[in-house]
Amino acid sequence: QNLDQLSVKFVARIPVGRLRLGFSDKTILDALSWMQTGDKSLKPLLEKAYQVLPDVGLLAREIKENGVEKACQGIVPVVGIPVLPMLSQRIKSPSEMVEKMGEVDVEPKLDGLRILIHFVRGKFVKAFTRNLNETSHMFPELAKIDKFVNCSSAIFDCEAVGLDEKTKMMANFQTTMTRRRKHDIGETSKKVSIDFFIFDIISKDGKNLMDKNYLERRKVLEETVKKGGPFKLVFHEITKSPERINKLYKKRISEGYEGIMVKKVDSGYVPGRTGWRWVKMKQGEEAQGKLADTIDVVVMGYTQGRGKRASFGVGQFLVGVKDGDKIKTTSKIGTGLTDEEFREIERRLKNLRTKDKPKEYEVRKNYTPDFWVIPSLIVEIAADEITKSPTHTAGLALRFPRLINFRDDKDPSEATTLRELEGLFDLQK
DNA sequence: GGTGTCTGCCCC
DNA sequence: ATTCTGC
DNA sequence: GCAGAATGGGCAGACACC
Repeated sequence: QNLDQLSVKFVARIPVGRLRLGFSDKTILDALSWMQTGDKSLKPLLEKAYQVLPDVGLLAREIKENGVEKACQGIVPVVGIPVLPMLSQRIKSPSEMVEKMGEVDVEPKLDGLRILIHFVRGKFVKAFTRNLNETSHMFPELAKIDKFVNCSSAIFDCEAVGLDEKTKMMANFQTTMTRRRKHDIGETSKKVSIDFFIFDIISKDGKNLMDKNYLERRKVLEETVKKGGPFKLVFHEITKSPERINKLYKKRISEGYEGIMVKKVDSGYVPGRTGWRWVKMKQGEEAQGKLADTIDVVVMGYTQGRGKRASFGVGQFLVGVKDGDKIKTTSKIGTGLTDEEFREIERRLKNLRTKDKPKEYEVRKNYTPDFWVIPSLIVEIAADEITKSPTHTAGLALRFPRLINFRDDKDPSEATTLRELEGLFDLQK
């Protein structure tokens, strides 16, 4: 009662978990530059330091004590302190890859957890995720790394993938995720053991390798990791032929991999997603995002949206497939629409609103939308994969779903059926 | 002690 | 993760 | 081209409820 309107807005966001400060670590980097020079001129230097010491508090202390130049130049990766991982972008075609990167190294893309391993012989071995969270406890397998590497210390970059106990095949992502836990690790690790597929090394025996090119790092890697344990090198092939890239891509897809990673041979380890150094190619890319198994689903309801989407009146919408007389949910769609398409779908859906859930809808409680709509609008949806779902009433869900198009030419009776979706699911294996 | 629901500087 | 948009 | 901000499924955990 004692707060003014603006204060109420921000105080109310705390209990509902929606408070944002409105600035990120990047803004702090700007501020540190301003502190010294009154402009942003030192930002590139600060960003480079931040990549290997991504803690603005520690960074600020270093700078206060030693000045930006001295502090930043002395910063190299330290085993035990997480480094921001190098990330990949997408490129539409292999020819564009070669155009932008020249000679490249092609690796399979594995569907697991990105892990950076920090190892100091006799002292510790730690694991950090992409977001710099320490997850060492998840991987008791790491304890024996000292037997499988030739070094006194190192930082490795790898993908951790589960191994199915019975089939000895690589587990799917959902199974690998069961290892992301803090209780009963011992028990779970017997059911799902982990292999670490290593593809990079950024520090060895106290030497910083981030500025070495990829092939040099790869060479060091081959001299460092011994065969036989759960630590395996990701296989690779060097090429500058777009045709070869395409062929490898198709081969890896047929072998069950998620796709390929294509890496510029002549490139250091540059954290973040900037530049054309690492590129990914996943299923559907070769068809240029076209009809790589899209489905036509019924829009069942929608939510009001937050932030920018609140102005459109739609944040996300619930979609389902036909199963006899019933309509069962298979996904929510929250991306793939332009601003104009959001306005368009709001105009349509508001006319279809109905107070109560239509009788033919089967929806788990947690998917209850802000507004129900009667079955009328059909939309075309793409996804990377169909998965078994514990929560969607169709029993199947979509991984990375996005809108492709409105299907005004179709009515609900022509929507994809559950049977058809199950057919597509079986086809994946 | 079970079940259901919600959350995560979560993982993808 | 995917996608779109303002810069 | 980049950074930021919308949003997805689904796992283990935490907690509320019965």
